[in-house]
Amino acid sequence: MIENLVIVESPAKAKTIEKFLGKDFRVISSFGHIRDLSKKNLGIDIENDFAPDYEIPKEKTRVVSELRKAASEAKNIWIASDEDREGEAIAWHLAGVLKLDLATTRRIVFHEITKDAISNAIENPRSIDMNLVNSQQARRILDRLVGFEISPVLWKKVQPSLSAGRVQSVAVRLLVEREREIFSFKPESSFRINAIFRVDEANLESAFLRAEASKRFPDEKEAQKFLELCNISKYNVSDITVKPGTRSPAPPFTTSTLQQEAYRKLGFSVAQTMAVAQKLYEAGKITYMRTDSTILSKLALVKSREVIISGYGEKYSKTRQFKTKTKGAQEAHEAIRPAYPDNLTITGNLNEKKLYELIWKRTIASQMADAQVEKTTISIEMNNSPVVFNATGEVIKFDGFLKLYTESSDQENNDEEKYVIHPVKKGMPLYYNNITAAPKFTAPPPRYTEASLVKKLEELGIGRPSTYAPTISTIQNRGYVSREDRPGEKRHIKVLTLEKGKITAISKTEVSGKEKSKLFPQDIGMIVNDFLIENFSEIVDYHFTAEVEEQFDEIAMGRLKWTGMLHEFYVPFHKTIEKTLENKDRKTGVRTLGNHPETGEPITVRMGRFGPVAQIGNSDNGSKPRFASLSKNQLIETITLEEALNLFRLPRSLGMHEDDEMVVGIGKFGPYIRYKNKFYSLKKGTDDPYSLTVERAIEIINEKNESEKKKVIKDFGDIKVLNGRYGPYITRDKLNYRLPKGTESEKLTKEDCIKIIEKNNKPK
DNA sequence: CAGTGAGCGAGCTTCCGCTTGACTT
Repeated sequence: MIENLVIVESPAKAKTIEKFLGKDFRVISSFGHIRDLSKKNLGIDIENDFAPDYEIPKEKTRVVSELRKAASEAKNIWIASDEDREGEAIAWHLAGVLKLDLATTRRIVFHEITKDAISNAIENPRSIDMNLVNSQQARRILDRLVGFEISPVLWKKVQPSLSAGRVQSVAVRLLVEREREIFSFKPESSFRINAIFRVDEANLESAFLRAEASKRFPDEKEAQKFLELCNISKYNVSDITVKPGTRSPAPPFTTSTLQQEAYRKLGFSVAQTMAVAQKLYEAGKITYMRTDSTILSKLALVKSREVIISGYGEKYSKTRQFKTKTKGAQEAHEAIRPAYPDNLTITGNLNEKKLYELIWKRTIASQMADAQVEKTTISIEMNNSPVVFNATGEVIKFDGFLKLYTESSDQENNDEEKYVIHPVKKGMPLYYNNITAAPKFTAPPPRYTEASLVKKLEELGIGRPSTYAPTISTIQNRGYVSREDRPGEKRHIKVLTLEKGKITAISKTEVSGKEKSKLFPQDIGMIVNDFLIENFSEIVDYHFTAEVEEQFDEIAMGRLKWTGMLHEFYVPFHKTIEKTLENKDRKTGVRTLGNHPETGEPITVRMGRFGPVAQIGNSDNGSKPRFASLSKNQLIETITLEEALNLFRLPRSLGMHEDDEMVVGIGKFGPYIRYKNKFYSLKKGTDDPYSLTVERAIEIINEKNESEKKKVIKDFGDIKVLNGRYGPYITRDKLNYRLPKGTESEKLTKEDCIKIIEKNNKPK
């Protein structure tokens, strides 16, 4: 018999708490929810006032039987799930499944894992809050209704296996709308004038100042005219302003801000960040990593202060508590921080170390003093033009938290070069070293990264810390969006430079639109998005979640009946489902691009059975239409007639080579040459299937055959020694075996190989 | 590893939020 049994959600938390509570307490975990709506069917009896049909999922049966066993052996049971809507529901399900008396079940909560917080919780138990539980049931059931009623409509009207949901569909919408903004964006250019001035007329090496003209010029001619004026102008310092300012540190990490910073500073994907953080949490190195709170425990504040004072001195310390600003934050946990702020580094793999260091710096910096800065602006006037040159610079008077950490920004063109402002005085004459005029193009809004999408979703109050990473995975797995790099396009520009009284023009190329690890909507994502906006505009509205959240709050406060709320939502919603099923045609995103220049047949693009397809003609008058798949990076929405026609040029014959035909085409894995029933991939970036020559094709074929010959070191029939990416290895029955270190692969006999295979086969 | 587009029909897919392993390469 155990005196006291405490049930928490996370096993790592259970371990820590058990230490604090002593031998009269046993702490076990439920591993999150233990019961959910039935997986088959809807799991909701709509006729019967939305009665939910809960079941214990298969993967939870073991945990539940362990919980049952522990509960039957305990005298007192304390349910310590998190203090939020989901945690309250977990408590209620636990009470139900473990057959606990609701009236006497002791529900306790704590926000930080310290001895004081836990004993305080034990001294102040309460009962389960049914209003809060009901708001969770409303949330759960609404999500099931939305997901399980709209998805089948998509299967019928768009494509099988698609999905829609309150969170994922809005995430896709954000990406699609941003992509369309980018399509329709027309870059405009104007000439920007940048000058480097010196203080001494004769000495070309004297102190200099970088400044930009207050005016931009629409074209090269105007810019040229201005530079001519610059050449004969006299310059002097007309004004100097010095503005003091402060910069404050960012709050400690939440899940969302950790994902953003780990992406920007470490290049981690959202899922990778969470996996590494999970490891750190399980090892007791950081606090819980799924949180929306920026609050630090008192203990963390005190410890951080000690670390700062001993490391940097008293004046670098400024203890702060940051209020969580996020909409709908439930604050069941602390911010993400080092479990022990005095540990500057940890043991672990490289990524764990990097992420820990990031969390440590962010936490400590948040408790450091503001930085004191001084922003200086120097105006330089011309004697023959109203245009003014401005030089700006920032001097850090006291670094404060900047000593340790600065937050990165999503802005890519961070061309704010920090130039030291040399001491100049009002009225002082200046002389130009050089003045350049270069066209500057306006840029479209940036594409989302995984992390910036999470940021946007959080701002809209959509999704929770535990679902950001899975949502990002879902929309990629469904094929709605894809994470990709794009090389960008070269742009030729002309730069004018005025130097020593002469204006020279140089041509330059710059790359625009280069993308790294960005989210690109795909055709199916755009078609589904448009279908949802046409038919379920309320659900994919950016405010939908915020509006239902308000009602969930009303339910939690006991001011609204949860089944009533669901009824209000469901009746019109279900009517829309039925109307859509009945009246709407299948949506393929079809576009007519025009007519074939020779035959006059119509050319269309649409989503076909196997993906986006272009079609020449139709089957009306007994003629057979021709089909070609769109290639990667082409979208139904933006493909041109010319590009579509091009698709039909492949596969094409390159003619004969040693009595066999060479055919070029684009397959599942990119452009290829088919020759003697073998496939040879074209080199990415260098070879183009439309313009590939016979000579180059033969070269590719020979190259591959050569390297394949080198691949086989020994051939014993069923056993082969091959040369792979990681060096020589043995293969048999499609299984590969590593060679022991120091083996000379050329000298292996068949018997040696069998020995190695048998050794390798031993179970680990 | 390497395109498919005739048409029909059975059986499958799907949500969001809590939590981690148990799998294979």
